[in-house]
Amino acid sequence: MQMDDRKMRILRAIIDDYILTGVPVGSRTISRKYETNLSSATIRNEMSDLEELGFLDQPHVSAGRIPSAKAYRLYVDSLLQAGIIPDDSAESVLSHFSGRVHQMEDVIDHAARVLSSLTQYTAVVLSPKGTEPRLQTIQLVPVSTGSALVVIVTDQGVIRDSVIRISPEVDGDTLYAISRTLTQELRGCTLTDACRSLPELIRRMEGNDEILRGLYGYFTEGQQKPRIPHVAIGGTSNMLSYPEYSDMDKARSFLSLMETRDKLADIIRGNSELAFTVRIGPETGVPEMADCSIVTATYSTKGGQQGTIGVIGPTRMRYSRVISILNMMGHELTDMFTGDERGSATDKE
Amino acid sequence: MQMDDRKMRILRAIIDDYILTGVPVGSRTISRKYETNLSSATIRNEMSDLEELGFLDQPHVSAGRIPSAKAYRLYVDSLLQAGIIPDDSAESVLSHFSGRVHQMEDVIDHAARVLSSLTQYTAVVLSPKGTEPRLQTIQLVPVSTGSALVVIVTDQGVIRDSVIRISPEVDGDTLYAISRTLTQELRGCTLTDACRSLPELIRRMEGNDEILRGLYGYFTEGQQKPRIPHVAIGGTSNMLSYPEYSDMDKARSFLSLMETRDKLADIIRGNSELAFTVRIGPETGVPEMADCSIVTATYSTKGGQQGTIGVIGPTRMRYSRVISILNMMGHELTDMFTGDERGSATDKE
DNA sequence: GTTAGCACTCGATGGAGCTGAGTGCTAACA
DNA sequence: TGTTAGCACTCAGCTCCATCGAGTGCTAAC
Repeated sequence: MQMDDRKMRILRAIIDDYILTGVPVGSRTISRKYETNLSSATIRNEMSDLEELGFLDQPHVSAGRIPSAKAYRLYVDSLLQAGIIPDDSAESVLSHFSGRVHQMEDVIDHAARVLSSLTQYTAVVLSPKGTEPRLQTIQLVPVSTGSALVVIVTDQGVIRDSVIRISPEVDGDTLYAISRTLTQELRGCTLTDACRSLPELIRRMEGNDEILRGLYGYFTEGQQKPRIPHVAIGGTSNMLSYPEYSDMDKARSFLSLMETRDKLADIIRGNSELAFTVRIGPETGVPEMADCSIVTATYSTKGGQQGTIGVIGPTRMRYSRVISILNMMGHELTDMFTGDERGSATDKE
Repeated sequence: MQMDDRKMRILRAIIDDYILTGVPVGSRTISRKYETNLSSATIRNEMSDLEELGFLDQPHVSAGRIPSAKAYRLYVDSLLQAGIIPDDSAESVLSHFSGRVHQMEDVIDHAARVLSSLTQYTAVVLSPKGTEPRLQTIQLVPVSTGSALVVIVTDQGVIRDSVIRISPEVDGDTLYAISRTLTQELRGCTLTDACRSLPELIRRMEGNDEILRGLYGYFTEGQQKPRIPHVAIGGTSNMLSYPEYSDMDKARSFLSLMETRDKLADIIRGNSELAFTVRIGPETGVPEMADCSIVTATYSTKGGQQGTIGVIGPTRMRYSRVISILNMMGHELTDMFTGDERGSATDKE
């Protein structure tokens, strides 16, 4: 036995209905709402076939059918194959970014909030991560006597800053001079390179040993502990609205997973570089998410880095809508970060 | 009728037991576990009195008694009056900060996590907020042709940064010169003052109009939209462990409250300047927290700013433990931020 | 003032019975 | 051969009801 067109139509109807209602779908429902020219008995036969093919599950014998992960997979694949159909209600993504936003982290937080409120699921937005950034400018700014702020500008516009301890007698002008030299010497290097050249530099610039040594420590440390990417989460409470999570223990384990940002980041980022990912139930590989699906998309920045946006919802997610919204949001963010004139994220007019 | 010593003891026993178990406490329980030389009947009489005095509630006639908000208030007041008794298990706060931590935000995030895992409740940590900061250094760092990063150092060590647009032909040295002048002119001013003096400055420093105007826009904007304080939350999922929140709707409204950081910050900060606050149930003034209590403490930084740390739990909270932990954590953070030599938060060795 | 005893209340628990949605199967029909 | 009507069967969910037990309030005796 194999799939034919009618089976496919019926399966689709079952999935659509189940996504909408969340209750097992019976043969009569399909016969009345979707395939009006077929009797429920016929549908029953077809459903029985679909179950045998592994597309449908039956919670218990006298209940309707629910789609299996395999069914969702088929459904989503056919959706993606058909191309992303813009969801009318997703249009409003655009308007959400009309206000001025400045810092990248603000944009990311905002995006997570918008994404969750549009989808009514839980949204996660990860800051971009890409090739190792190259130094562009290094500047030491006096903070108080004895300490200075290190500002590092890279080609990716990523700015890392931290305070280092310096000898109290160094004044602002000296710091500037050092900054100039450093910038000249290290421009274009990666952090790894910089670590390698620093001992050499330190030898050459005698007298300012102390500052440079502090800097050296800063670099090496920053290297082994790469700045954890910013993770913004929105709408965790949305998850509790779905009967799938009316079980407290499940809800709690889900929520505590949401709290461990780094783990979450790994899960969302996954291991693929694809523009779109849909992982359904067990495909997520996370036990806590056995009946969740994760849909992700990417956005990119000027520096060619890839950021990830994702939506986590129950397996009976409104995939087409979520995919469409993620798609728009991804484009929106990309536009924003590749900085066409009306405002790259870290820019301000 | 009024309170006497025995009534007080019994009330205390009831509260202790209720905090421990979460189920209404009956007279026999008290008679057996706490006041073994009194019969349950006697306890019943006393309980009846305590109910009349407004210290106990009865969910229904054939259930035990539960403490009222008034009872908790009395309980907490007597706890505070007796001084903060260090809880042995709270000792471990100290060890949690042994690792090196650098950025203030990291410390705050970390504190929230530690606080929630120690108390098993939900923890909130607010970044310090104090008197208006005074400018100390202003530095413009070139980012790419056409844009520069503004680094502002204030007496409170707070560093705000944002990218402004500049004319493409301005080079690093010019930027440094401008930075020097600005620092000289504006050192010691508040942001408000700076806004007032800027037009004057702009007139004097012709030729660099464009940069300064961008800066002016930056200052005024930063002023009307004060940088929202950093809010770290830990252990939201802990709340679901308590039967008080087994009702999904309640849980959801609580969680979505946790998601709106600014609202939450207002609630936690409250309107008092006290070192310790305990707000019980209705005292919180937040409907979603009708059966929560909020315990807060403060910590301070070198600049004399006050930050707030808080724990949110069910009204039947382990007050003495929470207060003791908050107390230690407050001291710990204060030590850290007032920067005794082994490491103020934004410092690095 | 304290206690023993007793009647009473009422939530929780669990079983019996009913209902209705849904299935699988069979036989008849086009 | 595919479709349909009909029927017996299953089973979750609901209501009804009885029982249980934790706890109370009251009274009378110590």
